[in-house]
Amino acid sequence: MSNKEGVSKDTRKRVLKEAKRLGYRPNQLARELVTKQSNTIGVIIPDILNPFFAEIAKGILEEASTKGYTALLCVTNWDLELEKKYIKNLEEKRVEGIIIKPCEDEQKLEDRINTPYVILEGNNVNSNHSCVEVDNEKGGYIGTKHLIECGYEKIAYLGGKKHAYSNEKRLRGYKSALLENNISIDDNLILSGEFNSESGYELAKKALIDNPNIDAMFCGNDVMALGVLHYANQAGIHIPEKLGVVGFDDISYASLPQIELTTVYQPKYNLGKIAVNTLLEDIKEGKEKTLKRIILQPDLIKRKTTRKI
Amino acid sequence: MSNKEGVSKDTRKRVLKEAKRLGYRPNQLARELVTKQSNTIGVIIPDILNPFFAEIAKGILEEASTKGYTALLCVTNWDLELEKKYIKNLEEKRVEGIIIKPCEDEQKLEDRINTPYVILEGNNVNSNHSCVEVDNEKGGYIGTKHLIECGYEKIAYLGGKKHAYSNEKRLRGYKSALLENNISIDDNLILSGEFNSESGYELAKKALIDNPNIDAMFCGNDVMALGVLHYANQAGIHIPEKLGVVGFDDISYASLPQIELTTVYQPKYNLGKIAVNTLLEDIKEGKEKTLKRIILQPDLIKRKTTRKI
DNA sequence: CTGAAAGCGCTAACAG
DNA sequence: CTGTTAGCGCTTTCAG
Repeated sequence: MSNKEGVSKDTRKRVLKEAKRLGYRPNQLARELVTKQSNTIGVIIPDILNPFFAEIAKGILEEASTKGYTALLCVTNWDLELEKKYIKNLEEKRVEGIIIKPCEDEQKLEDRINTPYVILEGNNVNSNHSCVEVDNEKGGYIGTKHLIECGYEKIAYLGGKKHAYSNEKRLRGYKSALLENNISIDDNLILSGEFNSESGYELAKKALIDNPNIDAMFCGNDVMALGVLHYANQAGIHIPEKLGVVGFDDISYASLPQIELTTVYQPKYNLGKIAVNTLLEDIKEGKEKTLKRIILQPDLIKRKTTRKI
Repeated sequence: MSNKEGVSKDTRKRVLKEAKRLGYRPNQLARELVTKQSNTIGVIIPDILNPFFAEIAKGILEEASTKGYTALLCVTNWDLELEKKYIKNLEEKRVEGIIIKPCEDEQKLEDRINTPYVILEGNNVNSNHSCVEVDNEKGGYIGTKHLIECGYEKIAYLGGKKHAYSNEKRLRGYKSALLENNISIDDNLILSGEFNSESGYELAKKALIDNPNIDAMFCGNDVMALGVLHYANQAGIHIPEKLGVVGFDDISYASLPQIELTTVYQPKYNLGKIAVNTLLEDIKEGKEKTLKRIILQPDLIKRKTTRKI
């Protein structure tokens, strides 16, 4: 049935015909049990409604399927307990590997995962997994630099959780762009919240009340930027003249004609695709795998929430 | 290990302790093979980037997990061949059932699926599966009726493929609202395209060129409505004064402050959740299952793309 | 080239 | 209550 050699044509034809007549379906479960290859990978992401993760998931699902793998998709809603439960389930299902964007970057994963895994946006210093991400620091840098070039002078940074991996990197890029242009860093202009739009709204409000002379905001991600836009709209602050806004991710919302958000593009679909291929390589290499650290390049997309230069 | 009764406390403790020490993980594959219960369901949807499907998927994934099931998510990109491949894969993985939004509603599924399945938005007349959907006809009706009440007089219908199940239903609702208000149906005002935003853009353009006196558009779904809004924006047509627009689905984009699309709400998350429970019931009932046809109610969400009454 | 036999890791059924 | 045994549907191995 598995189409191997060493079988006469005649027998093959006979068997295949009979199989079809009976509506025979090979039982993968049994096959997996004996070969110890499940041809399945697990995927754990925090939020499928965020178009950023949805597009990564699409890349993962499609690439896995192309490579003959099935993917088990788990959504944690940023709940650490759920994440643990899913990891356990996946391991019991004998997935060959896991692609994960952890709920909390600080949490050590190696103690909890006994399967090869690759992390989306995360550090692999001193640890035993590969990771793939965009160059977040560079992204923070080019976004902020653009704001400076547009002539904005008081640029705030509205980010996610202070110690979240991607947030730290983006913030570092923001700072280096400022310093490079001889703008001193003002800690009052650096705010932390959550990577969601409510937080963007609140942070924008707070920032502008505390520092009315802010004239631009670099946002930790697009969803936050949407919240900022919402607030500006409500408060009657004209964009991009009075306030410049740049986001991060380039989610599909960003290019809507009513939004036209200037943002830092991430190759999301590719990130997913590459994560799969990296994981598959790690699996193939087995114990002696070489850890990979794959960094893709971000790109600035100029739209209408920043002034024309 | 499976925590059954008839074991002395002492032995249980001893075994559990040793299992932990060894880092033992039960092999679900083996368990599934012998019990013939995979505790897995398959999910097939056309597009994970459309927030409509993403939210349904979220409902499905979460409910399945709550019920102790794992879900295998497959995305077809509206490709019938891929759909077939996924169905085959899922059956070989011995999923206990499948939830599917078919690529093409006209295609008979019963010849191709040998597992219990429930259809999202589809007919089950003369067939052997349950289905769950929103009352599409009513949705078409309330959306169109709202347009009439707002004082629009020449209302076009921009829909998806002519014979797509949900499109036909929504169109029927559109017609009945018109007739009820003594507005005759003008076939020139009924256009068909695809359920995507490019198609919305093109259809709006065409409609307005052919019939410049159109003053409102009922759109087959929100994504199309976004395309219509885009065109209106570009053509300098003022919304809602000169053109009223209503969509269908209430995807997350619709409520963005820059969009504020009036639309027909669908309980997407619940649709997914209920699909899982319906499927699980069908599975439990086995051969003598009673076919279910679950119809949820849509709801009109008035925002800013239609005139205030 | 074909057929028979062993065994993957588990559960179910039964005997001790 | 505990230990043993058969067998889920497949692949692999080995003898015919």
